[in-house]
Amino acid sequence: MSVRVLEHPSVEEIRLEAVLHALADPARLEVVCFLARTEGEAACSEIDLAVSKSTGTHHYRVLREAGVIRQVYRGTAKMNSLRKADLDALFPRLLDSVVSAAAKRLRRDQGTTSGARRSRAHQGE
Amino acid sequence: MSVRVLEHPSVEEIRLEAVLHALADPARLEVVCFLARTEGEAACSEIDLAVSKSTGTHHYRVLREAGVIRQVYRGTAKMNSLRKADLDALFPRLLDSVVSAAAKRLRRDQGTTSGARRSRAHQGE
DNA sequence: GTCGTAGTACGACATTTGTCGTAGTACGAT
DNA sequence: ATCGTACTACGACAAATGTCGTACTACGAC
Repeated sequence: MSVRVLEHPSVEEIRLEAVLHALADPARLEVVCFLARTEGEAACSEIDLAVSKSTGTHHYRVLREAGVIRQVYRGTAKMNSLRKADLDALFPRLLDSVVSAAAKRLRRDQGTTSGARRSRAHQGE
Repeated sequence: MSVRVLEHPSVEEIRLEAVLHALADPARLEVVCFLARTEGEAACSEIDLAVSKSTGTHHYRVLREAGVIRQVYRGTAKMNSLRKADLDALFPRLLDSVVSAAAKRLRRDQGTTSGARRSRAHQGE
């Protein structure tokens, strides 16, 4: 059986710069905010990014390799969850401050961003 | 009179992604940590980065344009300071968490990376 | 004025990054 | 086995990024 195991960095391998870089992209930040909101697992297909699927895969990989999210296969789906405990242990309050700042900003300039179509529930909080 | 005024983003113009991106570089993170430690102004030449002067200028500009630092000319020197109040107002606890995480990390692997040395000509050719 | 120091501007370059489409694999359902 | 869904791998590409050296400007000191 193809176990389909995904490589994740251990806690010691998580690097601050990589985490910051992973968070410094709009699409990835959206994923992180979504996961922070749901506080559980979400399939890639649940999070409606304004990019193609290949690009989405790329962003999920960046997040996983930076240690920001954990990914497991479940059936045909790939479930994502925040590595909140790990990140909090390494960088206390970092994730919270980024997520709440992003949420605040999203609330403020909803509609200002032209172009990309986003749908999905940014308001359910 | 050479006015030599430097452009800074206003508080409203500071974007979270830009700040995160600015912080996601080792040289720039070092600058930020230095400024956080000194809690005042520091000339570019006071912070010994392991890059050339032109590259240093580039990094300082990235930090300034992201809204992370403020730069003013004073004589021949260019003084840098953290925009801590502005950043704290926009992204509460973000700067603190990043700086303390970086400080912790620096403390941990001090010695593996022998200090900032420059003066390296290009190798090989 | 000249000189040295601090930093800049510019062009060049290699690398990384974000983006996509196409072709493919893994799985569940039929 | 066949089909559809979910996601991946790969190659391609443009744009951004980090790096440098050289030539330059701004300022203070002499």
